[in-house]
Amino acid sequence: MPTIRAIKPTESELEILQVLWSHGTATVRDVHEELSKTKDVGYTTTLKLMQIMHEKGIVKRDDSMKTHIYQPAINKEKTQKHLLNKMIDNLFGGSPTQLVIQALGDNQHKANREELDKIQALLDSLKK
Amino acid sequence: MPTIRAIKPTESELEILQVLWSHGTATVRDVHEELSKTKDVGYTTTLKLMQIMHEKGIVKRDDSMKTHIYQPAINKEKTQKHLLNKMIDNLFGGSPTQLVIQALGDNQHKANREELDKIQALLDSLKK
DNA sequence: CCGAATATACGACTGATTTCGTAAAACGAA
DNA sequence: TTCGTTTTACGAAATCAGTCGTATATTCGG
Repeated sequence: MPTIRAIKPTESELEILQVLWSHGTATVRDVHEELSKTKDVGYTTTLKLMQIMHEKGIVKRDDSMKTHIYQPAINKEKTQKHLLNKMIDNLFGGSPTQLVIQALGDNQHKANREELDKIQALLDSLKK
Repeated sequence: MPTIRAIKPTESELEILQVLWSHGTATVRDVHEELSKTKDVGYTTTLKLMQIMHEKGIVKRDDSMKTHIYQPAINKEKTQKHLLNKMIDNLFGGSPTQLVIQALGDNQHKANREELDKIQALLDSLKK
């Protein structure tokens, strides 16, 4: 088994992964319906993308029936971490602190009290 | 004036922007020397990239002399925030807290004590 | 002045990504 | 069974990112 794999989904692939991560399993139509809500894209485009993702090993599928059923083959948290690391390197000079500061100081996604407490708890555990 | 602009530098463009942001101004050679430290790339490649960035309006340049002098045309913090927001939406379901947690729990870019204190200070000010 | 060094301009190529049209297979209802 | 619908398969075009070779211009030391 290839233990190490370069996790590098493209933008479109990430959109599809989001749907799969939240649904667990889904058909091409499911995914397409979901994407159509926010994006103007053809059905076969989504299909093709998911086929390519299958080739790449990003998703698994059950094709024992006419309508194939897909599910993610890569872990959500791992993928998040991976892309986060890339962003820290590319955009924040390798400093996660800078990233955190920007994220918390964000006024588009304001963190509420409850969330701040969550972060505080994590911070406390890290300090020990 | 196009108030809104889609800020979407590519990976390579971000690398160049990092240099420009830290230097303020720089020549192609300056940037290339910097990039060469960590990357194997030809001079004309860097040149071409910076020319394209100029066309796109990502950088400004003074070409009144033989050796052109470049500077960033987009703001560092704004760009960071913009891309961060996109990532929060695309990958963390709109929750900056989730992102912060992943970033702090990162074992590739470990935050040291000093950095944790910085974050703590920010957290304190947010709580008030 | 001449040639080496250095700079810019620009075209072209590769590979990846995204898009969609079209065909063929499978299904289901009348 | 027949026809419309849904699905997959597949090829091809369009775009983009990144790379570099080559040509041309400029500068400067000798």
